[in-house]
Amino acid sequence: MNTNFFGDVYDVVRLIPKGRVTNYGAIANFLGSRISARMVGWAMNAAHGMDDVPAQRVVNHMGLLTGKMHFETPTKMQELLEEDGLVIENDQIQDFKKHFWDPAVELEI
DNA sequence: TGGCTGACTTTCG
DNA sequence: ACGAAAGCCAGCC
Repeated sequence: MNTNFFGDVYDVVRLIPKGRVTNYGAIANFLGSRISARMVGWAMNAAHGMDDVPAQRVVNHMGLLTGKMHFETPTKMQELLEEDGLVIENDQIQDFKKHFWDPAVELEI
C-alpha cells in the first residue's frame, strides 16, 4: 500500500474532513510531481468498492462531479456530498472554493 | 514487450 | 475569452 501511490491517494482521500472536497491536482501535487492528476483519477478508478475511500469528495478543478458516472449510481455521488452538508447543483459543488480542502495546506507536509 | 487508455490540469493559439 | 492540444504515469490488453 504505502509503496504504491494508490495507497497514498487512498490515505489522503480518507483524511478529507466531512463537508470538504478536493481536486485531483491538489492530491497529485501533495504526493509530489512523481504523478500526474490523471493518475489520481486512475487511482480512484481502482478505489471502486473501497468504502473507506470517499471518492465523492474528490472532484475536478472546478468542483464538477466528473466521476459521478463511475459510482454505483450517477446520483450516489451527489447524495453522499449532500449528506456531508455540501450543496450540489447541476453536478457542480456550490461555493467550491470555500469547501475546498488542500492536503498540502491542511496537512502542511 | 509494446502500446492504448484514463474519474485531470495547464498552457498556448 | 474560448478552443484545442500537450503532459503526466500506472494498469491492462
